[in-house]
Amino acid sequence: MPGRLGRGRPFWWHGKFKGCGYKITAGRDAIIEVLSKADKHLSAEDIYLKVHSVYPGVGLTTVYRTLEILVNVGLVYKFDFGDGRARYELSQDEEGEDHHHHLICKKCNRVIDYSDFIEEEAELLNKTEKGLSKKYNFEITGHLIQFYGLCEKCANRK
Amino acid sequence: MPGRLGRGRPFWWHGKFKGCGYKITAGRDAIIEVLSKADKHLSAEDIYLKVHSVYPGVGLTTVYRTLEILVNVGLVYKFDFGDGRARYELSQDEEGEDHHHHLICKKCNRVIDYSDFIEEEAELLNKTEKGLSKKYNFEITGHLIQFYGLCEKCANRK
DNA sequence: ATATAAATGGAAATGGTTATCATTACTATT
DNA sequence: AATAGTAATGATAACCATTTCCATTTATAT
Repeated sequence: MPGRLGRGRPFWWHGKFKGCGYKITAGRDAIIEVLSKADKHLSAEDIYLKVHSVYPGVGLTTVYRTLEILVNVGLVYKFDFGDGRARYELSQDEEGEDHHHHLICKKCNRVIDYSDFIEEEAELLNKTEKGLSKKYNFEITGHLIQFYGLCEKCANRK
Repeated sequence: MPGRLGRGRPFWWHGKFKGCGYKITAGRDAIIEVLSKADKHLSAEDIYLKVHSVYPGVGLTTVYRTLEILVNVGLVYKFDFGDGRARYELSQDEEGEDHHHHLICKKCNRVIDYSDFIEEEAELLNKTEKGLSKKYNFEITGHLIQFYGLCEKCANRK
């Protein structure tokens, strides 16, 4: 009952996985495979359906459990776009870039990714994080920035 | 069956409410009263319990419905701190200030409000919003910034 | 090959939020 | 004041993403 899981590629995540005491299984491979290939903003069910179609032995529960681990380990980011289900993205793409910035349409829930203005953002965020860390004795490990509004279609339709 | 609802104060929200075609009711008054008095980060159930203790005629359903309206009208912000329940805050305090910035502890889910570094943030956000609006034809109406990490207690305990 | 603890999946439970619907209350108009 | 018309309400049930449970299977180190 194997599932042709993108053989031959460097399974870069195995190290981190084992390092944290987790086992490598076909299901987990398949889930990370889907995340690294597929479009962005996948929900747990999206991932389940994709994985399941190739490897029917994987259940929804395992998808949730694996995603939780991946988020804890830092390989995956979990987002809430306000439509009642969580979305998951690999934290780094193949080039090691780390762009997860979203414009969210409040009307149709469309999500647009952007990768502009990141440098200035990063600069400000760094400065802010340092200041906040010190003042509140808070060890900052991450942040979230999202913009809300109306996408082109919805703005015109109104 | 009245409920002593902070009489005599300027019910500034009535205007916006009526302007949008909504009616003023005792329950809605009570809900906004709770929001404007109480500590921050209240969940729908928190609000329900507080309102209900003073004015038992108000049900949980009405709390949810009223909050939805308040969010749509812009009087209230809805937040997700990752613990499975939404939190609500009046969008402006009594001085008309509009500070809704949070540090969220990933371990104990404690939320710290901060109001430092807001000026720089606002400046950057304005610049970024303008750029994004133009490039993506996206009408930006709001944004969200949150920092995640470990609060003092949890960082030490580890 | 074997032992051991971790991983799994299916079904059931959970829990915040929403939909339904018959009843009630607000508001403007007589 | 009485009425009509419409929005608001609350109790209950439905919803649905996510978790929990538990008996079985599997990965991994030895």
